[in-house]
Amino acid sequence: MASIKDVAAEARVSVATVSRVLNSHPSVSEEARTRVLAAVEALGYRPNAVARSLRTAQTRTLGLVISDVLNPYFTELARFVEEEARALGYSVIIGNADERPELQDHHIRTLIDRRIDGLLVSPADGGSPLMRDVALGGTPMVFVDRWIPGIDVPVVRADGTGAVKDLVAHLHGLGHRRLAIIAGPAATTTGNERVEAFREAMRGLGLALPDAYIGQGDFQAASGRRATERFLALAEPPEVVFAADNLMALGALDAIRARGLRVPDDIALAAFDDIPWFVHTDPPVTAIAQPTADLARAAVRALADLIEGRTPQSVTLPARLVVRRSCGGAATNQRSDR
Amino acid sequence: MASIKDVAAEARVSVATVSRVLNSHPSVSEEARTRVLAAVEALGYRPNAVARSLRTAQTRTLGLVISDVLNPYFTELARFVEEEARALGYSVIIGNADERPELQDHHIRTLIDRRIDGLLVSPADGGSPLMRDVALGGTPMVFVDRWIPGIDVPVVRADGTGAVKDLVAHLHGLGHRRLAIIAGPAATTTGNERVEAFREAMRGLGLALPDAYIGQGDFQAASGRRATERFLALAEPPEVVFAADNLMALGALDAIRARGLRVPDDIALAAFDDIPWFVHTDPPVTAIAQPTADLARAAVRALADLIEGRTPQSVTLPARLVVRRSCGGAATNQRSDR
DNA sequence: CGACGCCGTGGAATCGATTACACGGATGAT
DNA sequence: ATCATCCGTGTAATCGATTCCACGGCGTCG
Repeated sequence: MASIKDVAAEARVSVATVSRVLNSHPSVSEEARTRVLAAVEALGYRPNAVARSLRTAQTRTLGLVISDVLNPYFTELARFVEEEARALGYSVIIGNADERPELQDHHIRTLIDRRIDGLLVSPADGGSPLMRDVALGGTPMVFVDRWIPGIDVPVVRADGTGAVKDLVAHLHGLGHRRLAIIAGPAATTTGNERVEAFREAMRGLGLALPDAYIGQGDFQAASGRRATERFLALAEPPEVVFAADNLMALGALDAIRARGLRVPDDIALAAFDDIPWFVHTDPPVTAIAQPTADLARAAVRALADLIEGRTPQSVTLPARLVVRRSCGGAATNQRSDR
Repeated sequence: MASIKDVAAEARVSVATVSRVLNSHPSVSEEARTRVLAAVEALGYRPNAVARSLRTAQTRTLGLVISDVLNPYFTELARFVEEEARALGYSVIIGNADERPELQDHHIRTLIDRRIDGLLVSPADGGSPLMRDVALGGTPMVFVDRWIPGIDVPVVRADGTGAVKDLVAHLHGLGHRRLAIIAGPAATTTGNERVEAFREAMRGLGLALPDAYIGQGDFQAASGRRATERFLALAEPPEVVFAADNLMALGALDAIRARGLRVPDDIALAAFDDIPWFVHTDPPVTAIAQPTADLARAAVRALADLIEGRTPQSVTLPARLVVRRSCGGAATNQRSDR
């Protein structure tokens, strides 16, 4: 593959001049510029990003570590992150943690070794020593969706409390009183917050949330299935199951169907995270939608600000309730968002 | 960030010795080795992958260019690709083409600029000049899922003809005679092959496939919706719609529902690509499942073979029919695969 | 006892870019 | 006419690794 030297030779100028042309430095004669451009064209020259990065100590690359690529919420996030990053002149390297802390650390380490300019993380756990070191070590970092208390970096996330309150009110209005939740891992902020918002909303309506109605999940479908089976085996099963993410809702649906029960007649279902498929499930699932595109954009901008020396902003955007048929009653707000 | 020089100074040896220790070169005294290791530990040193790549002319990185991250089939593929690559000591950088040829070229270009060791591509189109140049230019390259005729690189893909034949037989057995297909872009191999297999299977049963029953799609949901609307507006609408990928099936479902029709009573639906959500749609969708994990593994191995100088193998694995309820009748083969 | 070879080590070249600095020539001001 | 300035250009240092080559010391063999 042709290097800058070959171009210089072909154009009969020095490598410095070639570099200047390529970086549109003003001090180059028209004469030299055209000769260099011709040589670039003739040789099909493309600058070596590796060499450039070594010299300039920047890669124009962002790392994005997400908890699970198979989760449509995260792939949507990833898509918008890449879009915004590209608009700002950055590439994105995605690391998929599969909700496994050690895989998350693996990806963070290789991203750091590649000297990415900044890191966007949606932590799968409470934060490893490595993550702490990276944040303290000066690598620009922004948390998106989930964050880790005690690590002082900007956080871009959705606030679901309002939407959860709306959901609980909606359920209460439909006559439901025994509400259960499948929580995410306690180590994640989204795991806790959603339970707390739920509990708080219920308390506001004078409803109790017994421990038996709190299932422990890990944001994966299988855990949603297990938790739901446990609910259904109770002497007094809940009337509603609220899953803290879309995959666990899928698992819940499995478990309910396996029991031969029907949604919403026998039991109602709602989920955090709205995804296109929820419109097409049987029945369509009531969900809390996050403003994914806006979150992605805000996160990338915050990270770019951090990298380029501006002051980044933490951002919190409201999530909103999308009512469909899985909780019973008429769907008043049939928005499909897509 | 500490460099190899800092480690050398700390350990009171030369950088050459540090490098030898790090690459487990035999010619290093035990004495020196322990001192270097101690220094590495003390400084929290991590080798700079950029510098190493420049020198060694390899990045131990694979590029994966997929047509659409929002398509669950491709994210599943991406997940397994990364898994296998990691097992072989490679990282993966994903480029999402969003089914847009110019975006695809953009990603190929930046991946090449980064000097990735090899490229895994599922082309979104018939092949740009750039793709041709890259293949000819000596960058190791393997096509996965889709390929481009005339570019001589290994291809790893699923063969759907058998499964399509099974599907058509299944539909025929259920009494359906007017079968329609929503095709993918003619520029993609998967776009054509699936139509051809379908046509062939129908011919085998003495059925005709009129042009009006061939909808032109682009593998995106919206096109599935449009094609289906056109089918439904025909004087004699089809009894079955077969979508050449899962997103177009989703669009078809939308269109059918918008018309107030029911699946499978009013019209049957089947799709190429099986995804977890098809188990939960209303009704569960009959689909043709590809052996995604095996495809991913085979593709990565072929690419690694190419990179490391072994002879790579093109691989074709059979897809298989998964019958659910969306075509009517009893679902005989209720496998959910997950 | 001398030569040869091996082992551990360090010096220095190298990968492909960017960029500080120097230099010659032209231009403009006084 | 003289000097300062500016412009276009080239030389060379540099980024952080790997690796070839040379060298000194030591063991072995003839």
